[in-house]
Amino acid sequence: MSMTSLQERVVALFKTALQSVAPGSTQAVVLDKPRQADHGDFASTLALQLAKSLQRPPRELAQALLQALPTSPLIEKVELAGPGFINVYLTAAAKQGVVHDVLSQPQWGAVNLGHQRHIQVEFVSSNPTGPLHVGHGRGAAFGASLCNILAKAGYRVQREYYVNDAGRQMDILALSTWLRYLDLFGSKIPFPPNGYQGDYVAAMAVQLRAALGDSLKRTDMEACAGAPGAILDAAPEDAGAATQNEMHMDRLISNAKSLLGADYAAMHQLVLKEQLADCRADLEEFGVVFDEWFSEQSLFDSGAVAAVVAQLDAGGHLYLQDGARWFRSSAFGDEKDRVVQRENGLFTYFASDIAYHLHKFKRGFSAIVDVWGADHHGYIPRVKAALTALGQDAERLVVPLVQFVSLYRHGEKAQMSTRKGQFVTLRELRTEVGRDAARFFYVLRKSDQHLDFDLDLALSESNDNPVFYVQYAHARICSVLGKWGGDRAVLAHADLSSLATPTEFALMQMLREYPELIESAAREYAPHMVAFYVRELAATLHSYYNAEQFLVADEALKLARLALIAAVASVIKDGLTLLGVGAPNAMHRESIDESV
RNA sequence: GUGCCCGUAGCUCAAUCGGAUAGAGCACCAGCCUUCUAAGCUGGGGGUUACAGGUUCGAUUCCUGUCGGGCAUGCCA
Repeated sequence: MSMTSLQERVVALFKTALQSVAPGSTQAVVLDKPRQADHGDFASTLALQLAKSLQRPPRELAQALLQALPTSPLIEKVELAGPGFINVYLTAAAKQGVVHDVLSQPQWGAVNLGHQRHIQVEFVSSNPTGPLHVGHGRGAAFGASLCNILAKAGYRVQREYYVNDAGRQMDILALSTWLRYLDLFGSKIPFPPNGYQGDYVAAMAVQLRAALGDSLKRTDMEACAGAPGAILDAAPEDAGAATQNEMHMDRLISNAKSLLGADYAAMHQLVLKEQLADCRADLEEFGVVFDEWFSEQSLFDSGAVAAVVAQLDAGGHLYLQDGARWFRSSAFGDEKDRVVQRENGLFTYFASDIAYHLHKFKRGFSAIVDVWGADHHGYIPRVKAALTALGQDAERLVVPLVQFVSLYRHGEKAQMSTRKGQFVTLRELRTEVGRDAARFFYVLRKSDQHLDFDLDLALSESNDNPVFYVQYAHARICSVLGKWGGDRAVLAHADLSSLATPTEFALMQMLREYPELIESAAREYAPHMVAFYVRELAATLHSYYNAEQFLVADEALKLARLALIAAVASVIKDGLTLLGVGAPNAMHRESIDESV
């Protein structure tokens, strides 16, 4: 059996016809999949596309192409339709062959879009300052599914998490933990409103005390020395209060650093390690694993950040203004210039991000994919500007954006704030609705669309979760094959000529299109296409299940039908696996009810 | 103000490179279990694809404008 797809073989026939009608033509030959069954299995718009350049009526061209098309055992008939469409009808045998293909090729659907090139996908990359929430979950589900799809499309994929362990946010977390620690010894310091207020901070304070005893204890007066004091009940729009609170926080942090010395670093390390371990475990339980956890701090430690700034400076891309060092990003398409080194001498997050991306590019990937939250979209031009200034091909960087998740509870939108600890965590979501439902739900809409996550629906173990529908289709097939009890290896050689109902042809067509679906989903970074595909395949299977009996007396018909549904089960399982969703062999309503 | 994204059935969303009569789910209405799992199936009503122009054989798709929504617009990360 040739690995060349049915579609490619038909395209070859059209190319022959094209050279006969228009010798030397470079017109690309592409076949469409008609939406309507009575428009055939494939449709060509070749004549419509050629009409203008050849100065001939499209229908006349279509007639010529039709007559020049070589005869083939694949083709039942060819028709001219409408303004110049050419509709191709395949023979039953050509359509039935896909069942053998699926059953004999465990990797059915794999394509060679990537040519085994290396590609890196960075995703999640949440600040390790607290538990992942349901918004991060979407990035995790999207990124992990995308990686699986890219791998099936012939790429070698490296999954990376960028750890922002170097910034002020980590200091705020460490300081927040210290304040909770001091609380344990009777401190009366009011907790600042811009600190991290989640319960996990207090839990880390207890750990801190267990690890280091009272060695970090200081008086309230020492801890707050020189701080302006926090404004606890400031309105959100009060800019003056916000500024004072930030100044207060900065003073508390610098106090802690000078009071604790080396112990501050130890505390910083402890909270970082704790948060990373929690994050990693959370993601692993979600079926999301990374090959590399890349430390931002390591870029400072190795001197890479200073080096990349020096390189930009040497290239004449930097200038000094108001005491800060600016990158002339507006010269490379950004809307304004950006600071890389602050007035106080510290490098900005942007500076380390430039170093990070340069490091990525030097690692030799054919493409770099950054999965970002859509709120970061304005950040893309400056990163690409920096890469261009450094002599890199910024086109190698692709940034799919994932829109935020809006939570709805009791019909009302729930506000989320990591700082205030008012959020639903990914872990809570997984616990309530299960990994499968959460993974599937997340990729059931395009990533650049807002996702309204109805907690009441998701938390209610409702049957509305479409994942059950797909899993049920798989389980039904397993049930039938189990009842049959025969050797499945026999099915790969079954005579398929008795498969002839419209539903059977619909199923075979969907199986045939699976490789094209993988290629499209990979090219467009669109895991939702896989989710929609498996749902539709399941729907067709359910329809088939209700319309026909599989375990019939006619042995040839029985084996043909079993071969078909076995192939369907294989593809459903493959698609669900790409999305990180399980494909159980059995589902029982009773067991669900008992688990509630 | 400026930039990016979005606007499709009552609701939530699809729609291949610009293709033929814009599709699913939920909700609503009417049916299907003596049969391999009814977490299922069959049928039905539902649309000026926000609006107005333009490009062409053909526009939900591309371009311009208007209206509406989201995000961004830090020497935060």
